[in-house]
Amino acid sequence: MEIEKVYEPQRFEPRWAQWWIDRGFYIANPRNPGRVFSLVIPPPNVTGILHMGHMLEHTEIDVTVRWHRMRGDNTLWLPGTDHAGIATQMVVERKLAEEGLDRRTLGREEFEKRVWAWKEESGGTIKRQMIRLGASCDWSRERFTLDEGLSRAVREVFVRLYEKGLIYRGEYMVNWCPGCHTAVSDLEVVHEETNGHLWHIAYPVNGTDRRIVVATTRPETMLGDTAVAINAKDARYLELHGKTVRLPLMDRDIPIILDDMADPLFGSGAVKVTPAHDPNDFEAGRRHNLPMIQVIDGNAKMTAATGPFAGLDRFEARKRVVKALEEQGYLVKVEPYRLSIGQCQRCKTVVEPLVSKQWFVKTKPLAEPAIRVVEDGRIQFIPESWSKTYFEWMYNIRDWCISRQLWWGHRIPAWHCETCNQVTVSRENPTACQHCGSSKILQDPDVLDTWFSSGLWPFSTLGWPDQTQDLATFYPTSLLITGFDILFFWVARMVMLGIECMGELPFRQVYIHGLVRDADKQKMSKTRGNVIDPLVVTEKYGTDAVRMSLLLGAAPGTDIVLTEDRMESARSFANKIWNASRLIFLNIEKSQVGPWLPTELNCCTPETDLNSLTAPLEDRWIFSRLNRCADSVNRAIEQYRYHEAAQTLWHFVWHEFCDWYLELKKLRFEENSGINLHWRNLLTVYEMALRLLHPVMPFLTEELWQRLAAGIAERPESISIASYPQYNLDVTDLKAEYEMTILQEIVTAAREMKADLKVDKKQILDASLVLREPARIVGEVQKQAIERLAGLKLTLRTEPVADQSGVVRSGPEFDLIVQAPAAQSGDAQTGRLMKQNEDLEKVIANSRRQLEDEKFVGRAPAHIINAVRQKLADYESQLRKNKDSLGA
RNA sequence: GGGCGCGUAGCUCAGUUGGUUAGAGCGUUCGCUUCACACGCGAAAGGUCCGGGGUUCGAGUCCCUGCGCGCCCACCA
Repeated sequence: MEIEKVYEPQRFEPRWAQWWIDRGFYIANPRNPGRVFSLVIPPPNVTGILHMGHMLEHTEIDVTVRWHRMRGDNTLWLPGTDHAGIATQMVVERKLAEEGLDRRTLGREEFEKRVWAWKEESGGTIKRQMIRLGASCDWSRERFTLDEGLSRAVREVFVRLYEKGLIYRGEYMVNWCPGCHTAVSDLEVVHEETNGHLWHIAYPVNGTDRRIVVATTRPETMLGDTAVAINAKDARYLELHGKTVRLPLMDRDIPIILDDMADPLFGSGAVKVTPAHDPNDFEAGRRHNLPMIQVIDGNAKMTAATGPFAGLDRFEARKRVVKALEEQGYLVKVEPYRLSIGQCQRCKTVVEPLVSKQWFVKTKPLAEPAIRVVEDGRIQFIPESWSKTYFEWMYNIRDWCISRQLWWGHRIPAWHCETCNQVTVSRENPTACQHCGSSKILQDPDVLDTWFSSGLWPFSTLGWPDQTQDLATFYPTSLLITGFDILFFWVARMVMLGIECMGELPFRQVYIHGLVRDADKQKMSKTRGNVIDPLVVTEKYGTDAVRMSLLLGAAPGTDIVLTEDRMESARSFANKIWNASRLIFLNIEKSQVGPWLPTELNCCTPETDLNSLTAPLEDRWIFSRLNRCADSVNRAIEQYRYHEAAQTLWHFVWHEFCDWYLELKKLRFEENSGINLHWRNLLTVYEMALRLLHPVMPFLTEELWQRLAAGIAERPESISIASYPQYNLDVTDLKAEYEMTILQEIVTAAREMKADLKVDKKQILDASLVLREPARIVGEVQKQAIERLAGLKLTLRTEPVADQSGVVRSGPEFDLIVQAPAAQSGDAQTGRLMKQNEDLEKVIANSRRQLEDEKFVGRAPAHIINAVRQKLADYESQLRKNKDSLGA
């Protein structure tokens, strides 16, 4: 069994990723029950691009999936739409490899050209492969030629909702993006606080000498004003009701109306009404039957209706309008004003509220059952607090504009009749208008919001609307892991559409993970340019290290800050495991231990009888600790407490297995050969530790496990399908843990003293050790181990011996007196004891006060009181001893 | 304007239902090239748990309040 001196993840990670993929249980097939969806952060030469914001998600999903697979749970997991990108990448990378090409040398443009070309020639092969790989169906750059199954599902849902009156078409105010030339939903508009102005404009009231002053942040829209509103309770203007004002610049007469939208406390109390360019005004316009005058068009240019301003850009028009108003004496004042302006999520253009004909989903009836399933716990959010955000949105939900004027996407299955102007909505492409029979019909040019089809994902991928076996098996599914940034976009809509179309919720648990942020706590995003490129860091530190560092920070409900520091220390951890393995493998060879794996793969059970008196302490101890570790890791992953799992494993492997267990076992290597009790126990713990670690660090553990298992016929093919170690209560050994703690305390005390005395660690000092019951056995059995680990020559005594040249360290269980070289007994030692005494006196005073407090003794539970008493006694004896040694 | 969350060691954060002298990683200081590992080993220093009240025998943890910070939602001119 050989192992390279240097830990190089780059050498084996790509190999295992490919190996898993080839065997099909790595990225699983949703159409094959019994397999699970699973994706990891793949190492650099297997896949290409990953969005940083989702690295954490991939890691958490993969950990969970591996864990479940190793436990033998047959569960379907639901990957998000973003997995589509990775799955595509994987297919494409493989295709590239087949042709002997490398994406990195190919260049982006050439690369994308090829992807499209393959799509063309394969007639959808890539798409189908993506579906097979568990990818999203949202692959729709060409019009009309989407995956057939999905198109069917989309049409089916559209037609159903339309027939139930839940989809309607109407002229409404939508957010129009002049950059993308499409309507966008409310959710796709991002608001940003900016410094603007509030312009106060005077409108002369016809037939009087009064003027009404209105305020606006968008003066150019005044060209389209069709009324001025005042509040019925506002005495200042009431007498003007029914009169008209002369609209400056346009010289139109517009009425003064009464409407609650005018807030008497804001500005002048009167408000201009522009029904074509403001959602509020639009509603007011409907209430009062006002004409709508569109003054800005889809390109954000002023329309012909604006006379001299026609053709100007809206911002240029603003300047000109203000100037004209000023020149003509209508501008009363200008004040600075904070306002939030809406921008298009995609292109950052300031959106323009425009009136146009769009398709909408009536959301209230869909939201009600979606609220109920969360209220009564049928869908559970983790962390729980997200349900409140979900409710907040659901209760205030507004109709969803689903039509988009883009050139890609699912086309809306509606046909307009040129003859009778009616609409035909149909599952199949119709040849004639269903109202008048005319064949002069044209399909609606709009496509659907991409989230409309994404919302069908839980069942459209399983063959719906056909009643397939997959659908029966996997709907509803168990878990959705996703980020809160798409809680409304995707999660909420899957719930609504799932309940509506399937009559049942799509999943039971929604685990919301944090966002990945950079060292300055900024959300990582491509536009900010602060992305840590996963390709670079996985290449540099190894995929396992990146996963580990992500998981260590992944406390539920909190965002994680990802820095290279963290990855570096995670790589150190991987390297530590590598080197511990090296130690084991080298000694296996030296001791001529043949290939050996533990036979019991379910529980953390030792193969040898640890109850016998000759059973080594380190074995009894490590199995006890291994079980606690297994217990804690299992529970942590089950509850999505990934950081806890990662930390537990880190501590167990490094600070228990490596620091103490292997150090103790080293002492046994020289005296042993062949497979014996020591080797069996060591290899069992090692192998189980690898399995425990596997979901977190799959590549490293697979690599080491395969080497360990080489030459053994009867075994699982891969560690990723070996069983996951479970807690075995019988192996917990409190006595061993106690004894080991004493041993550790003695060794630590000795090292501490030597460090204080500035004695070289290697220098062997004489020392005497006094152990009190029940710790006495540790001295008798572990004398040699203590001597070797601490660098002492030990004399066991039953009573302390006063010795001028020694330094003493005392605990409740033992006294350790080390003979110091004459010149070096010391100040450091004295200083340490003095400081310790100070602390002790403080806690002794605290404990005494507590015990003297009648209320405490009267009301606190007995075990707490006893614990305090015991502590007090320990502190006091410790203090006494410290004082003795200081006095001596 | 409404909602959510955060404030713990120099830095980044853990701390599950209140109960030992509040933990980890990084960084810092000291000592070591020991034959698995310097991506290492051994040791150390470092914290009025944001301030102020309250509940309790007992609060980093629960309640109120003040300050500071972040995020999400919202058509108020």
